[in-house]
Amino acid sequence: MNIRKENSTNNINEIYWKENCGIGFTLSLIGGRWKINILSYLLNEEKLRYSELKNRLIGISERMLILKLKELEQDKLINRIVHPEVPPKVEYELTELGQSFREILILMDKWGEKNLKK
Amino acid sequence: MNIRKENSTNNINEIYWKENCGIGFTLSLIGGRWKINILSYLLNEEKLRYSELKNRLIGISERMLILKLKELEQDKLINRIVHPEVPPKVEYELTELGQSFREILILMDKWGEKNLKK
DNA sequence: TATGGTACTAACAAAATAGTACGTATGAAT
DNA sequence: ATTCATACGTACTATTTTGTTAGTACCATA
Repeated sequence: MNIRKENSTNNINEIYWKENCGIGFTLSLIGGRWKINILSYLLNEEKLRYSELKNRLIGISERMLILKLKELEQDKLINRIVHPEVPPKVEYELTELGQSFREILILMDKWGEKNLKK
Repeated sequence: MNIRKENSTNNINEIYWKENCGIGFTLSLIGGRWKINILSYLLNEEKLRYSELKNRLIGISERMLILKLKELEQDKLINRIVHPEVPPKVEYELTELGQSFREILILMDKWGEKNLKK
């Protein structure tokens, strides 16, 4: 899905920090442009359809949305719920693991809101 | 220092989320491969020289270290203290703003340590 | 038969981030 | 005169991330 050069310095570094440092591991799951926003919306609204996420994540391309949803699913932070209907209906929700980010997300949001508008 | 295309979608998106969302703002300051580790070491050890940071941040290149230190300095998260000596001695420490990340860093570390080794 | 809405996929291209290799200044010690 | 340590700077390249465009499948409805 996302091809990485196995033995690039970049990749080696990422793996090292992921495996040897809590913060590194955490950041590897929620870093990047969109993931944390996805988690945040799901935290507030419980369950959202693909299209609903797309509307909330202003500026995101479909490719990015799918990509990030897949990564989050692989990392067991969200569940994908398919309703066998036409037109298709797919919903996303946080797993328990995903929910366990709550505190961190809230803190990050608070910190940001406070320091953003100073 | 870091040339960004002003009107790339990427840049526009980053700015949008930085300005309109606490989490987006927070992540813009501490996201990426190294920043949060730098902050974390400075949190634990108060004041560190350039070379001390370099030794702790396993795998980092000098270019990246300088780059990230500069960005952190620009964002007012760290202070750069120059001792006019030869050979040079430069120390880095957290500003008050930088220190205010303490809770977030601790939470992220805890979360990571817990879920890393499951 | 044509159109529409939803949730995608895949090929490609642009942009951004990260890494490599080498160079600089200073004065102290050899 | 040469070497050394420290904290950088710069040009270049590789890698990764992000965005663009143009599709697909499904069945329901007009």
